[in-house]
Amino acid sequence: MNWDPLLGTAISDLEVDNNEEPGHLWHFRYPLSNGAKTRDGKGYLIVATTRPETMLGDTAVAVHPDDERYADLVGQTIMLPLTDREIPIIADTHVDPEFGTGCVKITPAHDFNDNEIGARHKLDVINIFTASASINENAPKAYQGLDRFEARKLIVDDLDALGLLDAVVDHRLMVPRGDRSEAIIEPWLTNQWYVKIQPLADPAIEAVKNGSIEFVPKQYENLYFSWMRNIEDWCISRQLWWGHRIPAYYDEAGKIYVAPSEAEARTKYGLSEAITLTQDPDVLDTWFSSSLWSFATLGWPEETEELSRYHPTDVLVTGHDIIFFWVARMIMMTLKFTGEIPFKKVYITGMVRDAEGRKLSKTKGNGLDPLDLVDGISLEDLIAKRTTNLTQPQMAPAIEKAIRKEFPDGVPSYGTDAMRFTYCALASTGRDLRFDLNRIEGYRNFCNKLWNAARFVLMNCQEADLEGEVLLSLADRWILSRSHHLLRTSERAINTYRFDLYANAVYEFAWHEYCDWYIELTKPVLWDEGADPKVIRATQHTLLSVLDILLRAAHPIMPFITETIWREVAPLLGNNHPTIMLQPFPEADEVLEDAEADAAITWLKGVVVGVRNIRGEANINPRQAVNLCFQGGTETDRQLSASTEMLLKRLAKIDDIQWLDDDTEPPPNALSLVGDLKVMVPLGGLIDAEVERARLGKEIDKKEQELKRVEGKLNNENFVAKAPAEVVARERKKAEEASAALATLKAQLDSLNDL
RNA sequence: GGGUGUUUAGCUCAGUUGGGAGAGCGACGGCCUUACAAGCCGUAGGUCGCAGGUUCGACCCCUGCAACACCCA
Repeated sequence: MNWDPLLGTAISDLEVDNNEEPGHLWHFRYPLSNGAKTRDGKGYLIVATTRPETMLGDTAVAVHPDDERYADLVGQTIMLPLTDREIPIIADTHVDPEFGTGCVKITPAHDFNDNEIGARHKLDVINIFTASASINENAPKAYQGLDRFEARKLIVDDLDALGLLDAVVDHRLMVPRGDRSEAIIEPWLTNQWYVKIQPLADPAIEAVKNGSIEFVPKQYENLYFSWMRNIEDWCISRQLWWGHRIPAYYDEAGKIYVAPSEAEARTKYGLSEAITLTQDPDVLDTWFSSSLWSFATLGWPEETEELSRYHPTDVLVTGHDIIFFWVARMIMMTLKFTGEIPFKKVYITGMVRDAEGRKLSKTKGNGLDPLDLVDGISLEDLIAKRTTNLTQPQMAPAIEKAIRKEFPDGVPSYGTDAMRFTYCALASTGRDLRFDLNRIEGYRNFCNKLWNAARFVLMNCQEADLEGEVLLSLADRWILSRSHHLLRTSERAINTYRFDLYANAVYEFAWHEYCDWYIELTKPVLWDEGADPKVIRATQHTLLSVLDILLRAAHPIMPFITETIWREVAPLLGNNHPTIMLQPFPEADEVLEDAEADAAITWLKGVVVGVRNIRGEANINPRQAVNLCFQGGTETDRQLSASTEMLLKRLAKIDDIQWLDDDTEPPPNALSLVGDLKVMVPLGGLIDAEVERARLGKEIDKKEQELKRVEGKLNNENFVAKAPAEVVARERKKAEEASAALATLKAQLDSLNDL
């Protein structure tokens, strides 16, 4: 098994990290016995090894059975240098004749492959290491007591002195290291407890295959299957002082009795008190104990109420690196002992990495403590934190330098809500979450935005009398409709474990619909002393109730701010419950879709953005009011302009709106199109005709490109013939609109040129 | 060597049955407009890794290649 000589314990395959490291390949001459010669007349074979010290435990040299170079030497023997051992030359198909000389030294006690070969050929197994990987008494006296690396050096020197060192070449090799100690792991022969895994693995594979357990994202099921199908027996004993002690007892003759306690062992096996029993001093792998977690925590093996009620549970949330260690083993053990699956879904999160995409590690000193993001940390404290208890203390100066560069001012305090929201927003389906302070800063700002929006709402609704008749405005109906959309989107995102999309939906709605538009749309109503009380009341009620929905929808990912605000908002809506935590998550059915209101506000936004665009490009001071002319358009445009006139005037800072008949010549103006409707700002000294020509030119370019693309499609006979009718109709409409717009824009440019 | 994943704007990333390329941050220009300058308004920026194929039509489906990452040997 795998032995960690530093920690002095056995470990499982999973706890060994294999990584390529630079090393050497030593070529040794092993002299043939009895004067035998190779085909090319040499009295020795050359074997290559990356671990010279293990030669003390060699019990054979192997060649490939089809390798003609050595065919006549198989069955002969070699005098193993530095020892007085004569070892056989054997043939085994495992040997790669292409690698090195095609001769391999076989050390059954200290290499997994060699051990299998040794078993096939019934070779001696000579253990040359102590538990701390020093040379033991099975080796020649000269080497006994030496550490494995000291022994390596001495053995190479001694062989060199004997003229048996043929060559040393640089070589990259896979080095197994313990995942806790980082010590090089030794394959070592000891008695350990194993779990026979195949009978457990088969039903566990089936449970995922038949969909009883699902992984999210789905592709992790492949990882699970590939490991489970090649699974090996599990070494579960550990020579550590922590953990559950192995429930095995030995009598003086070494006979084994397994039971939960010594007393039960005596009962179970009918042993008298006269027989002395000694419990195995080893403990169970912590992952073995963890694999019992799902049911053991609920009182198993008792038939508790908790067990029947909460088992199996719904979702396990964990990282992909834990699938083998814990998830797979929990599934196996739970099926074995309860006959039930432990959970229905396994949600695999991405792994958090630093801004450069590196894995967080103590060694690298790039760990991100969530509390430091919440509370903030000074540069000096951060350096101190990241450079203490390093496994490689010599890295400290480099780590400090990197920290000073990445966080010159330390980490500011972002608060819990910003941190939670950020991790949620980063939780897409990718395997890595690259953590970037810029993201959390943005979400901190979002928290602040929500806070300020709430201040506005409370400021305008605290004194409100919400009892009485209400008359919902278009804006009210629109934001209610948009909250319906928010809730639909959130519901879908949460059901599919797309927490990033959920966070995004909340952010988008709160900032770009509720704050940017709805709050602005309420101002003309709230601040108009002559407004209908029914309309004011409706506005106040909508402000509050949509905020209430938003707070409940956002609460799981920004708990503190939503709680604080909600406690002020809810009483105004007649809800005197003490906490948002016990409020229902909002259902989409709480608010209705409203296509008419959606269309009206979309139209309004189009006009406002058009005017703002003109103002922005012409650098008109935001406080400078402008006049507006409408021309063309449809009856709907006229109705909408009438019903939204007050809103329009405020949002775009407009003094006066005038409708021109189609045959009226408009004054020189800057033009924006909303469908067929011409939205015109008279130049009137505010706008430079040159600037306006440039702006129009850009618009014309855009439209021409669009028209070209759409017409290209429509001119393709195959497209018209084969694409669905509705797609073709849509493209036709687009082409018509684009060419109409283009004509208007070009005429406009001409009229400006005539000035 | 086998397997999986990634490659979209300067950066970090969305893109839900194939039909108008998006967000945040950053950049640029203008604003201290009675919730918010941690803010508001506007603008610019992409041959969707490369090469083929399927299709009327490909960021999306198929094949090959490249780079990077991870898992296993």
